[in-house]
Amino acid sequence: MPIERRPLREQIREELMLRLDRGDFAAGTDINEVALAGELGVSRTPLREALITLAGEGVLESNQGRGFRFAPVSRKEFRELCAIVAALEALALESSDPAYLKKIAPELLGLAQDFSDNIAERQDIERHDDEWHDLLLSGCGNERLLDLITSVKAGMRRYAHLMTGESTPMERAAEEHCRVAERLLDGDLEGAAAALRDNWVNGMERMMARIP
Amino acid sequence: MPIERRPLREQIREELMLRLDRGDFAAGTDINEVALAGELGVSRTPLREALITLAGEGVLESNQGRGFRFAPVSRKEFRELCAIVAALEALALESSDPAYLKKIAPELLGLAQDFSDNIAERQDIERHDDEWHDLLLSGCGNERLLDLITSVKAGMRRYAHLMTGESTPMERAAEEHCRVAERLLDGDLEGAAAALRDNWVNGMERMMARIP
DNA sequence: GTGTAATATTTTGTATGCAGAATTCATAGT
DNA sequence: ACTATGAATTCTGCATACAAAATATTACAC
Repeated sequence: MPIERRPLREQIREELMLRLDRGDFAAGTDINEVALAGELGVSRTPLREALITLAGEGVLESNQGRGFRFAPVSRKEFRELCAIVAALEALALESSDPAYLKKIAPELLGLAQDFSDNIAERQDIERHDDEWHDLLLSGCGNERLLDLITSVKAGMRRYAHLMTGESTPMERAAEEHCRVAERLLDGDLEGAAAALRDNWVNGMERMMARIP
Repeated sequence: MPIERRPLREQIREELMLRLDRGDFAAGTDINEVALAGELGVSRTPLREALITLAGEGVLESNQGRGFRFAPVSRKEFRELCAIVAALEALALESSDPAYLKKIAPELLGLAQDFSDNIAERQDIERHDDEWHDLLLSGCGNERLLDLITSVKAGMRRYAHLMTGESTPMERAAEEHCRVAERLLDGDLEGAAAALRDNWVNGMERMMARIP
């Protein structure tokens, strides 16, 4: 059995993202390195390494002498991030193998449909949505692009917990997912990419109201 | 006078990128932390922090227990990076203020023209090219996008020194820059973005021959 | 009571120290 | 000669230590 042998900084980063998803940290919160390191049971060194990584992804900010803090949220930044991910996911889709996309299209359609049926917890919805997008991009051979998308999405997770448990806007999202899948079934890559971009733009507008 | 007061890790990162541009490090070279730290006159701690940042940008790779090394180059990765930057710069252009673009279009055209006239050193050419693209995107309000472009371009610098001092392909690049500027003069944003994408795709193909 | 200067405390940024993994080198066996 | 094995060495990953910057607290003048 291959025992887990991974740098602490990565495990720490993962744990911090988990806590961020749980809503443990409010945006703008300063991070106390000694306190957090003690809480996690590690030293400051790998913790700081994780913090630097997260700062590179835009999850944290760092100011000289003042350490790290969770970057504050803003409508402007959210709009910016959505535009970026929309473009990147569209690119990933367009540079995927059309045959493969046609093959997974039914599955994508199915997922999108029982997406609108089941009204679940917020976190379940998010997970479902993430998995759908992951499957959609699973045929893209551009590894750097996929990494980049993951990284940018990490920066967006700060906005996830602002989406409180209303399910109505999700039905719209499910419709949009269906539209993407349908275009793929038709072999219309361009159209699918456009629908995907729309999905992000609309998703953005759905969220905008909830951001201060 | 405001004396420079900036984290060491940033200064180190900058210095390393400078050395990378000078071609001091071959792709695939392992980094010896104590040696490099001694050479730079700093301790391993801020050096490692800089290395982690660079790894996040794709300039370096890190393997558990084996430290950092300059990521090897490949046609595949270069193609991937070009596709990404093309999409991102096009997005930046499309989300710029059209009026502003029209205003700077003459300057862009001028720069592109005396670009083809002066046959200079490789590094001068690169700097000129970089400045042209910077000016082109200077009207984009999406700060996250600009940061991201900078970051991805950092990963591409590993390929820069492969471009030895032949000037012929640069004339093609200058032509393409002119075309972008001309479209902007006409107020044709879509066309300019398309021409910009072409510039990246063509630039990629010009480079492909020189990569092992 | 409020504002300010001096001091104490906290917290970050950097340096150093240490344990263990990875690599190298040497030696023995075939 | 070549491979295998094990010791010696090198180097990373993490922990701890220290110095300087930032923040909080106190004392005091007005």
